[in-house]
Amino acid sequence: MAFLKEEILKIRKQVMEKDFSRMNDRQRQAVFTTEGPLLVLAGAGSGKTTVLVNRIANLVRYGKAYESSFVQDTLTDEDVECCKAFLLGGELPDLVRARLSVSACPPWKVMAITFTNKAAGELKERLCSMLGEDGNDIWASTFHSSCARILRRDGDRLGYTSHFTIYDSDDSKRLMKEVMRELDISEKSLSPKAVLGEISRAKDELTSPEEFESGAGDDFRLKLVARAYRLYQRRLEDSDAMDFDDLIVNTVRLFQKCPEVLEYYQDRFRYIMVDEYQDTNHAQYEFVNLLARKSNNLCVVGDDDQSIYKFRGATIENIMNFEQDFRGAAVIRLEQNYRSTQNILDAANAVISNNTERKGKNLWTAAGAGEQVKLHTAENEQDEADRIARMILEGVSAGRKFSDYAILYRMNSQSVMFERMFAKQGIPHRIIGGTRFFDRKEVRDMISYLSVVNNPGDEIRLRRVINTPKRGIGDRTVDTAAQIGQQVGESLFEVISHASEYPPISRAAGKLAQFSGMMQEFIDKNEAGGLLPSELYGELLERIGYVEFLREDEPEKAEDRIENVQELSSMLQRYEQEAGEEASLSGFLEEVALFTDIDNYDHDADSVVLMTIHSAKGLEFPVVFLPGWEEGIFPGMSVLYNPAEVEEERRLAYVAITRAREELLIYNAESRMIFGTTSRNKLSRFAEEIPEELVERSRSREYAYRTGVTMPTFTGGGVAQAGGQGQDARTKQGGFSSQIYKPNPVKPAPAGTFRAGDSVEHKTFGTGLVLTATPMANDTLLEIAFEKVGTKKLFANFARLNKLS
DNA sequence: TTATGGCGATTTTTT
DNA sequence: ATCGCCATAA
Repeated sequence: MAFLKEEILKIRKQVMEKDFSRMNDRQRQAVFTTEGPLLVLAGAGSGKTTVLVNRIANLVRYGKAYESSFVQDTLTDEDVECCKAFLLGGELPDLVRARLSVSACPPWKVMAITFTNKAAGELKERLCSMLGEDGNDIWASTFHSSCARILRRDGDRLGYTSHFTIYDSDDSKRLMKEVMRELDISEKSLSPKAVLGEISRAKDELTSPEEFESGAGDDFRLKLVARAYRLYQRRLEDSDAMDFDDLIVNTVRLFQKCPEVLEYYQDRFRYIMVDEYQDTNHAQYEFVNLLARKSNNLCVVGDDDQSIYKFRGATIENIMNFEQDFRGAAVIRLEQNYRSTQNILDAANAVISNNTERKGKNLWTAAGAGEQVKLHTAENEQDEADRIARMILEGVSAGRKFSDYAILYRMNSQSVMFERMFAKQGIPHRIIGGTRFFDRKEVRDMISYLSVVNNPGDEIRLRRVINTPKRGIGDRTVDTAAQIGQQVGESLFEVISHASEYPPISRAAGKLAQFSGMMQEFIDKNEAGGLLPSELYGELLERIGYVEFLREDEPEKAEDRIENVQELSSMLQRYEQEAGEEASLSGFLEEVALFTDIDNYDHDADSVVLMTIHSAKGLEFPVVFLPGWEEGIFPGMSVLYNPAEVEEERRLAYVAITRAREELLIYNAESRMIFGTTSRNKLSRFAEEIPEELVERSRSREYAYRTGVTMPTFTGGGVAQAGGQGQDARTKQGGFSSQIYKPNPVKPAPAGTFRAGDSVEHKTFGTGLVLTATPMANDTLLEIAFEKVGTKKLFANFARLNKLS
C-alpha cells in the first residue's frame, strides 16, 4: 500500500471537513462528536437545525470515522487519489465516500425528536435533500408521535388496543367535568381546568394516581384532586383513550414494565438526538434517558435562555443538569449568530443578562451593527395598530414584501386590533394560533363522529355527537345510559344500542336505536373496508344532515363553518393520497390528533404574519414588530403577584427580540383597553433594560410643553389601573393638568345621567341608591345598591333606569 | 328537551 | 369586549 495509515487518516479528515465546510468550527465539532453524550448549547439563530441535519448526515455517511483511527481494508490507493482530487475541487464518487466510513449508521437507526410537527417536517425535508432516499428512513418526529407509534405497536401490553384514541384538551376537559360531577366535587371550589393542570403536572413527573394520593397527605384539596385523577384515569382506560401526557407516560411505563420491549428500541436506535431540550419535562427526560441508556449516544440541543414553557411543565433543570446526568458529556456552545444585526443582538444580550438562572452565553455576529432598535409610544392600541400598518405600507412601497413583516404579541387577544386595521387598510395578513382549526366546534363535531366510528368505546366523543344535530336525546337519558353501562360493564354505545332492554331509558329507545343503528352501519362499513375514509366522511355528513344543521343553527356563521367541514374533507383526501394503500380512518385520526395550526404556516404566501411570541419560537423575520410592551401585559399581570415568573417572561422577551433579522420595532401605548376596561401602563421593564444608545425613541403625541398646544383631555377619562403615573420623568414636569392621571376625575355628570346619592328604579332589580358614578368611554358606570338584589354595577346607557328623586 | 339570557373568566400552549 | 357555559324558564 502506497499510503501510510496516518496519511489516509489525515486525508479522510480533510475530506470530511470539506464535506461539512459550510459550517463554523464549533458547529463542525458538534457534527463530528458522534459518540457519547453531547450537549449543544445553541443560541438563537446559531444554525441549530443545520447542525442537527449535518450531524445526522455525518452519522449516516461516515459514522464515527472522524475520531476513529480505524482504516477500512477496502480503501484502495485509487480511492485515496480520488480523495486528493476531491480536496482540490473535483468530485468524489459515492462509492469512495462510502469506503471512507467507519461503522456508518443505517438511517433507520437514527432518531431525532422535536417538539413540533413543523420542526420534524423541516428536519425531514432537509435530511432528504441532503441524503436522498435515506432521509426517509430516519425517525424524525415529535415526542408525542414517536410515543404514539411505539404504543400502537406495543401498547397492548398495557391493556390498550392498537387503535386507541388520543384525547385532546377539549376531550380531557369534558371527561374531567364528568368525573367531577360523579365525585360530587363542586366546580366552584375546584375548577376542572385547575385539576387537569395539576394532573398534567403529576404526569409530567411520572406520578401515578396512587402515588399522588399518598403524597396528598391530609391536604383536603389534594385528596380531592387525587380522587379525580384516579377516576379520570380509569375512565380513559375504559374508553381505550389516552390524553397527550399519557402518550409519554405510558411509553415510559411500557419501557419499565417490559424490559424486552425497551431493549428492542434501545437496539433499534443507536443514535438519538433531541431538539429544544430546554423544553422537555421529566417524563420526556425519562423516555430519552431509557432509550439512550444502552448506546449512550445522546445528543441534546437547546438554549436555556429560550425556555418559555415552564408553565406547561418543562423543567429547565434537564438542560442545566445534563452534564451531571450524563457523565462525560461534551458541551459545545454555539454563539455565532447568523440571523440578526449586532444592535439587535446587543439588545437581546442586555435584556437576558438580567436573568440569574442561566448558563451564560453571548451572541455575536459578523454582520454589521445595523439600524437602531425603534421604540415608539402610541396613544392607545388603535394608534399602535395604525402606526404599524403605516410602517408596513411604507416599507412595501419602498420595496419590501408583506411577508418580511411579523407582529409578535404576548396574548392572542392582542391580534383583534391588528386584524381590523389590516382588513381596513387592505394589508394581506395571516393570524396563526388563537382558535385553531381543530378547535372549531364544527370540526370537532365531525372528528368526533369519525372517532366514534373508529372506536365506539369512546364515551366522551359519543356524548359529544349523540345529540348534535338535535335528535331529542337529552343529557338525562345519556347520563342514565352511562350509569347503566357502568353497572353492567358495557360501553355506552352498547347500552344505547339495546336501549329497549333497559327500562330506565326505554322511553327514548326509539331515538337511541335510530342513532345507534346509523352509527353501527358506518362502523360496519368502515370495518368492511372498500370505502375510502373520505367517502365514508361524505356519506356521514350527508346522513346526519350536518350542513343543514349549521345553516339553521347560526346562519351568520354557517358559511365559514361549512367551509371548515369541507376543508376537513379535503384533508382526508390529501391524507389518502399521501398514505396510498395504507390509508385508513384510524390512520387519519392519528395524524389529526397530533396536528396543530402552526404546522400550516407556510413561508411562501406574501402576507404579514401575526402570532404570539410563543408560536414564533424558531422562526425569523426581516422586520419584527413587538406591540404591547407594557407592565401588566408584557410582563403580564401574574408577574406582579409572582415575581419568580419574571425570568420566564424575560426569556420570552429574549425570544421575541431575537426573531428579528434587520429591524426591530417595539411599541407601547399610553392607554389601552384590556378586558373591557381602559388602563394606563408603564413602559415594560424589558424595554427599559435595553441600553439607551441602542434605542431610538419616538411617540405619537408630543408633549404640551413642547408643542405649545393644550393637551386634549380624555373624553371618558376612566382610569382603571394604578401605576399609570407618568411614562417617564418628563411627563410631570411638562405641566400636565393633574386631572388626566387622577383615578376618578371629579367631573359633574352630564345632564340626564346619574350621580352618587340618586335614587333610581330598574326594570327588574327594583329601586336602589346610586353609590358611585364613574364616567367611562361614552358611558357612566354606576354602582347601585338595590333594596332587593344587593349591589350591582351597571352602565347608565344600557340599564334603562328611572330617576326617582 | 330545548331555548335563552346572564354570569364569569380572561397569558402563553409546540402535543 | 367577548365568548362559552350554565342555570333557569318555556
